[in-house]
Amino acid sequence: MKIATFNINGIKARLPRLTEWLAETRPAVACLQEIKSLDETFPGKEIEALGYHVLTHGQKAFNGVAVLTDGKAGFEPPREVRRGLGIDGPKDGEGEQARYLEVEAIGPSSTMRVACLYLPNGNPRPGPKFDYKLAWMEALRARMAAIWAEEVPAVVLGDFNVIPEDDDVWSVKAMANDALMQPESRAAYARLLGDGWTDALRTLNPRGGVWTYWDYQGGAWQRDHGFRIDHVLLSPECADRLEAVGVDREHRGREKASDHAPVWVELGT
DNA sequence: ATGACAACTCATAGTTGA
Repeated sequence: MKIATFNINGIKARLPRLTEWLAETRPAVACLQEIKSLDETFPGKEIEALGYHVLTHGQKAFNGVAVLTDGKAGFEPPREVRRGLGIDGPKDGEGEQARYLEVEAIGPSSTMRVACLYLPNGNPRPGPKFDYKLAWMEALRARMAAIWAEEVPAVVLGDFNVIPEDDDVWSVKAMANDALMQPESRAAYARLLGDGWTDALRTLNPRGGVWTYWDYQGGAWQRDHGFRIDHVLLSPECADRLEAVGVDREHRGREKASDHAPVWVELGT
C-alpha cells in the first residue's frame, strides 16, 4: 500500500492540482498539510467524488492538516485517534495551532496508525517562534514514544520543517542561518531516529541529494535549488515492509504548483 | 541587509511561510 504526504500550501488555490495528483498516483492514505482552511470550508465533496474519505483538522488562513483514505481500495474513513499535541502557539492567548492529526487507517488487508503533522517553521531565529518549534518537537517525541509503546504498525509523516543533514540541501551556506537546519532542530529530529524510527527516504537514498521543497523565489525550481523537509518515519513493523519511496517531483513543475512535492512510501504486506 | 514569490485575510496592505 502507498502512503503519501503532500504540503499543498492552500486547498483553495490547489484543489485542481490535488485532485489530479490523487487520480494519477492513487495513494491508499494521503496526509495533507497547510490546508489553510476551516473544516467547514474544506472542499470535502470534490475529494469524496474521487472515492476518498476525508478527515480534516483545519484552521483559518494558516496551518491545518487532513488525512484521506482510499474508499475505492476498500479503506474505511480515517478513525480519529488524536488531534493536536497540546502545545499553544507562540503568541499570547492564540491557543493551539492545527498541526497534528493522528488516525487509524483501516484497510482490507491491514490496519495502520498514521500521524499527519505540520511542524512549526521556527523562523525567525532566535525568538518565540523558534522556541515554539523546539517545544513542539519535544511534544512530538513524547507522543511518538506513546505510539511506539502500543507496538502497532505506525507511520509518522508530514512537513517536519527540518533539513536533517548537509546533503539534504542544495547549498548549506545559503540556508545556514535558517531555523530548518539549526543544530537544535537537527538534534531534535535525530532523537526521533535514535528512538528507533526509520527515515524511509534516507534509508533508500543514503547518499542524500533528494529534495521535497523548492522555493517560489529566485527561480529555485528551475535551478534545482531545493531541500528535503518532508519526511516519512516508520515504526519497526512498517520499516520491515518498506519496498519503495519516491518524490513526485514532476508535480512541482506544473502550473500553480505547491512549493512542496508529494513524498510517498510503498509498504508490502 | 534586502528582496525576490505565493497565499491568505472582516483585503486593496500586512502577515506568514521556508
